[in-house]
Amino acid sequence: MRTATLQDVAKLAGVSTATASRVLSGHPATSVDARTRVAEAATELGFRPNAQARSLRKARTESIGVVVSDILNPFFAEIAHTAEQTAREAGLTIMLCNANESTEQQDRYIDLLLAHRADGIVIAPQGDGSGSLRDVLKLGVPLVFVDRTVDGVDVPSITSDNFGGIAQAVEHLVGLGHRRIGFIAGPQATSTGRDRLVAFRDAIEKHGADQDMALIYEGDFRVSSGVAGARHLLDLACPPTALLAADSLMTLGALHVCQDRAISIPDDMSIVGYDDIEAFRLLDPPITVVSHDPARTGELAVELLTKMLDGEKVESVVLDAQLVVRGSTGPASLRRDVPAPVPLETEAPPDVRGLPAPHLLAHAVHVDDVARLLS
Amino acid sequence: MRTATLQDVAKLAGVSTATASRVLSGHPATSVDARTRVAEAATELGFRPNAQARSLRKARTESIGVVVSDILNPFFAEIAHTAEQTAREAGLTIMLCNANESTEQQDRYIDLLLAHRADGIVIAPQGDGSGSLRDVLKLGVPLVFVDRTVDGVDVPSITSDNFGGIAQAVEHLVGLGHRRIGFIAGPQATSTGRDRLVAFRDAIEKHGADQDMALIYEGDFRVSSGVAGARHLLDLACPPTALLAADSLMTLGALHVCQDRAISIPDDMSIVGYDDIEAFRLLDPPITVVSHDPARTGELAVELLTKMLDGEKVESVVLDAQLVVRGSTGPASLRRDVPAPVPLETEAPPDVRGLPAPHLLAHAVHVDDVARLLS
DNA sequence: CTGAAAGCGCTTACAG
DNA sequence: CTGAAAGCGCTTACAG
Repeated sequence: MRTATLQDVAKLAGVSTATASRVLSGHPATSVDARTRVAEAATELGFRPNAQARSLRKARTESIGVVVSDILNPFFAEIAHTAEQTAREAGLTIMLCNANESTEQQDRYIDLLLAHRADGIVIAPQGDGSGSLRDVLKLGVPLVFVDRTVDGVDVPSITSDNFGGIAQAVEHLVGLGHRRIGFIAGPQATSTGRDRLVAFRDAIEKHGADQDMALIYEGDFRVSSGVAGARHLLDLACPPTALLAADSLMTLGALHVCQDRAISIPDDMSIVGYDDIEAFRLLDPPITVVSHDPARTGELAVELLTKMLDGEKVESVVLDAQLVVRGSTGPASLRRDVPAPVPLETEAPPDVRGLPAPHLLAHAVHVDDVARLLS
Repeated sequence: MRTATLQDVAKLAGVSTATASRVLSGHPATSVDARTRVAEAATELGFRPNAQARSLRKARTESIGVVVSDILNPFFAEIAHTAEQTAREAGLTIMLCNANESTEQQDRYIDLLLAHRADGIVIAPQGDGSGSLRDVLKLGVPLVFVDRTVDGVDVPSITSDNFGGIAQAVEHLVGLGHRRIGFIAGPQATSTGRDRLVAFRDAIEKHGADQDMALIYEGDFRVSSGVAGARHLLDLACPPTALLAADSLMTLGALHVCQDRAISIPDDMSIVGYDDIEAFRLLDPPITVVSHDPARTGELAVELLTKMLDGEKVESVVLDAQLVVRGSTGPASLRRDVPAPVPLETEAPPDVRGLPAPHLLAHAVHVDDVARLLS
């Protein structure tokens, strides 16, 4: 069955296509008579306006593109989800694209969105802003960055405080006596990958922890690189006592490695993740993470974009990131059956020697409880 | 900057729009001269064909709709991901829509896809096939069901063996001595929700386990209903010794409750989940699940659809589902000394995002340890 | 191989 | 309030 056209409706209603169009699009200048007849005809024919034809004629397509970097990453799935909700409430259609952490695929999707004349684009960008991203700007298509930005490209964005988040994580670990902290960094082709790495190095330096470059591994925000990174770091001649990963998937990868190697968390190794996902709270021990707000991020991004579409001036937003301390971080293990860490020439490591070793600590707690129970 | 049109290109190249169009769309009947001049003009102007105009003129839009029921559900995120990969390889654009487990939103998105004249639709359907789904069929738009089906609607589908999966799970639990098995079912508005429930009841009956209807709770495939379901079941006067949940999110919810109440898995309670997600392998103990293959599901669905678009005959596919036994299932507990259920009104607020109540957890652990220490 | 022309299904000044 | 007509940017028989 061919879908009915405006002409079919007009003919059945006995009016011109102009009138039919006005009725159907809610134009005020229509008679009651026309309205009822056109409405009847439309329902009878099951009329569905052709969106292609409409947007060819009109300036706007009422659709926006949302390009996430990896839909399998719960953080971006949630951004996609709230972005979609927000867009729908604003009467906008979303074309959801998954760049799959590939600049090439990102460019393909941008081309597609431009071909479809999306009114605007929300993107978690990748790369240096050459490729198709440049065309978007040249064409003046409204653009909003989410989570990430591109150096030297001035575009409104919703990001979060990567520096603060990492700084808190490192401070927490150093406070627990960790001197050698392994960092599974994100891809340096992303701003979050870069920012978190810089933040890490800054914090490490500031706190006088071990600046050994071998403690830094560049991953790609996927589980497999978390696995590779953790293996690399654990296999170092002088391995770290704590691991910090720059996103949730790499954190999961690192946890897999610890599980495989029967490394006890936090007794043998402290773990800090980035991005709080459901499962982190359920793990035993639950994972200490740097948490920020993907739901709010996706929502704000679309709100920013709709404002831009309406010609309003907008400001970038930097959301909070904060450390949520759970059970996966503990005092740096003293019973390291590995070579002792190289002492720093500058300052002595914080004195954790006054504290009981973790297994003793755990024991002590039990003894306390036994005492309490028996009393 | 206005984006260049075919006419601009034609004018600059000194040819007709017809010739320009032929060159740009790779039509063979073009001279070398025309080809080079049009190509040059196109790149110089940064020409991007208007997809709306093209598909208005052509029969096909080269785009398909993919409607998943919840993009936050890792199972559907993976279906979306592979569907997108497969479509891209076939030169098709995907419009990804998130029905958010709502029939109303599903219908909105179907309307949208029809308005945009999608060539075909892949959908994880909901409801009874009234609403917009009926229009899709009436219009003859190629349709493929993924994961779910609709009763009485004859549409090619990629599903998995719900009956076999549930049967294996129940058999496993019964084999471990469980007689009272709690089931957190999926929404009965979905075929998977219904099929898994029927399969559960069949298996329970077959194995002579307890058919108490109070052991069945209808959830909605989301975390929060897993929480509610687990609480309901654990609060029964005679609670189950094992819990089976019909999807991964409700399983996570049930796990949250066990964690909050310091219920030891599998000693106090065996848990079987449905859909294998990354985190299930990392939990301690790792979760026994019914596993099927979302990646293959998404891939096959798009392959089926592209065949239909090419006018080929297609057959539905039922993929395997199999039980993966891990540590979360064990012998039915004989020492049913689980603390009496806390009355609902005094229970911790139902905030699954909050931290588990550590004192509860600590208490149970200590009791165990005390027992061990004293023995 | 090429161009003039029709047309895809709408919307919207323009004139009444 | 209404209709005739132009036009959005393409593609494609049709005739040459």
